[in-house]
Parts: sequence; C-alpha cells; structure tokens
Amino acid sequence: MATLKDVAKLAKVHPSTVSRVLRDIDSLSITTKTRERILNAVEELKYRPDQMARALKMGKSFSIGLIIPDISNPFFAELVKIIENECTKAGFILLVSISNEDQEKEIQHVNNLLGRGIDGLILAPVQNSYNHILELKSKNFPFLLIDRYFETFETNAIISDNEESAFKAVQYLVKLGHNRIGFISGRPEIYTIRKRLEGYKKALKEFNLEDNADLMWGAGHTFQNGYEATQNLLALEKPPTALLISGNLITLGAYKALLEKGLHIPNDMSIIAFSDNVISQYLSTPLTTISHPLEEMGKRAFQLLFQNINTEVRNSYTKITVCTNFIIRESTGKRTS
Amino acid sequence: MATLKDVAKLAKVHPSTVSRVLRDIDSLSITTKTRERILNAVEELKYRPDQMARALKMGKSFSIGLIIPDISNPFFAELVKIIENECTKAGFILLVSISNEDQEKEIQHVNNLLGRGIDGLILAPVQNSYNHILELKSKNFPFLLIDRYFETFETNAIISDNEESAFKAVQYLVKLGHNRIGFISGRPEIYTIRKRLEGYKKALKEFNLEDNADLMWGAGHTFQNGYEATQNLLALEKPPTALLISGNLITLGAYKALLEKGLHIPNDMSIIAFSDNVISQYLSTPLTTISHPLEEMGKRAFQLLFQNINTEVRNSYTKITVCTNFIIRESTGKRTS
DNA sequence: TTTTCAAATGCAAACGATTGCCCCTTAAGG
DNA sequence: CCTTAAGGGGCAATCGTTTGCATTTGAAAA
Repeated sequence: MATLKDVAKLAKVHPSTVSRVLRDIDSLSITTKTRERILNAVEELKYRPDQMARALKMGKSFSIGLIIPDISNPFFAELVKIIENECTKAGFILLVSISNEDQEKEIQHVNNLLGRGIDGLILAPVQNSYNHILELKSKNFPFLLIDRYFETFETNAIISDNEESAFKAVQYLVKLGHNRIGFISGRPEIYTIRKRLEGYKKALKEFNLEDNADLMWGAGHTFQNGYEATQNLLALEKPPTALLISGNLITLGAYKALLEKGLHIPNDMSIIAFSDNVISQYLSTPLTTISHPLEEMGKRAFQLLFQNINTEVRNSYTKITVCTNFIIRESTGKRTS
Repeated sequence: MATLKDVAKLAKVHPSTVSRVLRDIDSLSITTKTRERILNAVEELKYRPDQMARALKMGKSFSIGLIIPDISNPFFAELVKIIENECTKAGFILLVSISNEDQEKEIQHVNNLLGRGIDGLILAPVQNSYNHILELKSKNFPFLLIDRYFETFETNAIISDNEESAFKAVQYLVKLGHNRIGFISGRPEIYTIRKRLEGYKKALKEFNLEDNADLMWGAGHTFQNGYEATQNLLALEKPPTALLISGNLITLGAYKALLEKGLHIPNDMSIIAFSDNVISQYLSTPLTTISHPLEEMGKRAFQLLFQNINTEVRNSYTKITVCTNFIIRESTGKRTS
C-alpha cells in the first residue's frame, strides 16, 4: 500500500503538500503544475489515504455505529439499509452491531464502538438498563435513540406515535363492533410496547370497554411467543374477537395459531398488526397494519446525528415523532359473534 | 477520553508498561503490584484503548468488511446476523456495506473499506464486472466470496450446490407428473441463478422434457419482476404446470400473480422456491422450498476468512460448497391438467 | 559486601496522516 | 535595481499505541 510519503517522493514534493492537494479542495495556494504532478503520482501508485491514520490525527473517524436488537426483523433490516445509504452518501461508514435483545451485549457493543472511535451512534436500546446511555449523555457524545425511548431522561430520538396509533387501531375495531380486543406484544419494558399498551388502554377507557388483564399478553418477541399467546387468548372463556399485535414474528405466530384452530380471519377474528412489511400483504389474508415511515425515520436519524456530530455545543435535545399510517386490508371486519 | 499516558501517569509507570499489562495476558514479566496499580488506574479513568491508534501501529484493525447486495432479502439479513455474531465473538467489528445490486456502488464500497484498513472482506458480488476482485486477488488481500462465485478464476468462497438442488427440484416435479416446468429468476449474470438454470436444463434433458426458452424468465429481483414473469408464463398458449422460482421477492410476486388469476396452488400450479425463510411456511399455501444452511455458511465464512487473515502465506484457495435442504410443504402436488 | 544476571521497567522510534508555522520564491510597485 | 508581500511549499510536531532494545532493579550467589 502506497503512503503519502511514497506519493510525495514520486511527485518530488513534501508529504504535506500532497495532503493539502488531496484535502483542500480548490485550495488556491498550489500550482496547477505541482497539483497535476501529485495527482498523477496518486493515480500511478493507486494511493488511498489510510483512514486509520487520518482518524487518529483528526480525532474523527467518519464512521458511525448502529446497534439494533434484531436484524431478522424487517423493520430493523430496512432501517439498516436506509441508514447505510445515508452514511455512504455522506462519506461515513456504518459499523453495525446486533444486540439480539441482550442488554449485556448492547453494553459491550457500545463500549467496543466507542473504542473504535466512532463519531456518533444510533441505538435502538434493549431497555433493560440505561446507565451506559446516561454515560454517553454525560460525555456529551453524539448519539440518538431510534424507535425506542426512555421517558425518564431526555435524549435525541426518532420515534413513532405508538400511543396514538394504538388508540386509533382500537377505535377502528370498536367501530366495527368489537368489544373484546386482545393485545399481544413483546416485552413491556420496551418503550414502543409500553406506549402502545397505553394507547390501547386509553381507548378501552374512552369507549367504555373492560380493561381486562387476561386480554393482554406480553413476553418475548419470537414466533413461538405469538403462537402461545394466541392459544392462551383463544382458551379464555370469552375469547376476544379482535387482536392488536406487535412484532413481526409474533404476528406470524398468532396468525398460525388462528389458522390451526380453523378460525377465519376476519370473520372469526380481526387482527391488526403493528408494523407493516412485505409479508403483511401476501399472507392468505392480507393484514390490516400500522405502517412506519421507515425511509423518513432512517433519513432523519442520520441527519440529526450528523448535525449533532458537527456542532460544537450540544445543549439541547431533539425528539422527533413521526406519524404512522393505518393501512386497512382484509384482516379486519365487523364483529360476527 | 483517557489515554495510555494518563493511565501511566496515574499508576506512576511508563506507558509502555501499561500497554504490556493490557496486552500480554499473563505476561510473567510484570510484578503483581504494578499490574494491580495499573489495572486500578485503568478502572479509575475508565480507560479504553484507542483502536485507531492501535490499528495504525499494528497494521491491522480487527475489523472486517461485508458487502451484500440487498439487506431486505432475509437470506442476506440472516447472513449479516450470523457473521456479525462471529465477528463479535472473535473481537472483530463488522463494517456492513450494501451494494443494492449496483456494480459501481460495490466497487466504491470495496475501495472505501480497503481504505478503512479492514483486515478482510466478505463479499456477495453483483457480478457485472470483476476487475476489482482480481485486484484484491493480486494484492493477496484476505477475502472471500459468499453465495456467488466467478467461474473464470479461483477465489476463496462459500457457496451452495445450486445446480444439484435445481436438478433435484425438477426431478421431484417430474415425479409428480409435471412436464412443463417454468423457471423464474433474477439476473442470469449471477452465479447462483446461472447454476440453477444449468441444473434445471440438465434435468430437462435427463427427463426428456422440452428445453423451451419461453418457460424461462430472468430479469430483476423485485416483486414486480416476479409478478410480471408469472403473468407472461400464464399467458402462454401452453402455460407450465409448475414453477421453479429464485428470489424471495420474486417468489412473492409470482405468488400474487397466481392468486390473482384465481389459480389454486398446487392444484393448478405447483411451485418450488429457492431459499427458505420464515414467510415460506406462513403463506396461505406453505411453500415447498430449497433451504440454505445459513448458520453454517455464515460461520464457515468467518472461519475461513479469519484463517486467511492469520496466515502469512496465501497460496491456495478454498471453495466450500454447502448442501441445501429440500423442504416439501404444500405448494407442490401432482399434475392435474 | 561485592558480583551477577534475570526480571521488571523505561526509552524512543515508529505507524501514516494533518496542520500551524516559517521560509523561499517571484513578480509587482517604487 | 531594490523593496515588499503574497503565494507556493517545506518542516516538524503530533495523534495514541506498540515494541525492540537499553537500562535499572533486586535478590541470589560468591
């Protein structure tokens, strides 16, 4: 690998000059002749600056970290795609780490990434603890939370209107005549889940429905979790006639449980899924879903972080709440029983 | 951020000693007393070594690059997950780049990653060109191809037995009585597609079926592509009674086209999808698929690369072909028409 | 009390780039 | 022809580690 020195030698100039030519775009203070000589040398030696060295010297690495809990989840996969794209466009590189919903792993990843000299971090936290996040805050390190948020302290964040969309979903079901509506989700420690639950409960109250804990199941985020939760709900004396389901895999699990019982969707059971993906529309019964503006979330996330990286004084926090879309397909219908 | 020097000062030793304590695990040549003093200082200052500086000095960054064409594809998303996990376990960090099936982007990403000082690269190439890959070869840079392969030159690679599995799929369909079998796929420049096509054709010959170009559609890898290809096939005078489909989105597109026409799967049309994912089993008709051992592919990929990174002499290439599984579900049945 | 030689630690030169500062051209103005 | 200043480019320190080598230390041997 050619270094600055090699180029300098070949172009018969000092390394610093080469550096300047390469950095100071349009720098006036260099003759066209020497500039050309240098550029040729660069070309000839196929010189590529060592980003490690640059990073060391400049104190910034032009890289950002992204920690997500689960890349099998199309929601996060799509987010990675969009953020990666933004990064590349801006000349940054993306270091992707996956916590797999494991708090310890997340903490390790944060430390690891910090040691790697990332300039900023985007994090969808596991939310079993948050000391490591407070630490980022107190260090004044540029970072933001995405999708999930801590209500006990301020940070930069991009989230969606979970509460409102849950409320609207229930409202819609109520309009269709449902009055026993189940709620299936992942861990309730997670912000998104908690807010959705709040929206759900608020709606129950608003529409004078019974706030029955039996109808609410929160646990893991696996297919199996959704499957079992649904079985449990169906085993109730008075099972619900509609379900509000969070989580891609959970939804599929629920879906399977319903089909296995020979239930028809939506005749026997209406379902609304939180988060939309390509699958939603191609199940035997296309799902009514709440869809997230992923493109917007990803882009604004990068923008916000970028902005944060490039400001000297960080003395405010920005929390952006994006609006979801309610997509009505065929998995919701009037109550029949 | 505390540096080695800070720690050294606090522990009243020389930076080099600190470095040694931190690196030379169990190094005998350091007193327990000083070691403890240093470790305490490290603790107190929350010192974390600057990986940039280390990378610069040591000439290796403990990071590897991964370039995939499409992270929306569960196949690649899953691969990212597994490889990321292996990396983390080995103390490496993963730099993920996405080419989006764009050759130019891939080349840029390779250059970018190389400049970032990655120690190795895992690449699922776009395969519209390969000079950049030959360059990696000639530089003797540690890298391997995954899923896709160039038959014109040797490299390290992890691939699956595309040809054989296509052959078997056709064989299975023939056994079920089908004799007009369609083939829908993405770009035929891609190794996987080409090999599957070869297997398909080989089987046609073997079983004395007509090798009819009208039955083969290869184009993009989008949902729309699959949808249209299927419509085209259905518009034939003598449409096929079975389909072999490559690509997750293409499969869904085809699926939709079939349903829209009111065709029953498998009664009116049998389908076999290349690559299995969580969706395959939860469509209204669970799909018969060819499933890839992703876990194995990912793990072996990292192992192979790791090995390659850590050997001085690289004078051989390893090409690992993993076997797929044929999973029979409900989308294939006897020919009825 | 010396001598001796490991063992324990310090020294300083890298790694490859950036950048403030300074020096040398060179051409215009006097 | 000399002065002057700005433009062009060189010098060297520095970023935080690592590591070969030099040096000190201390305890055992003489």
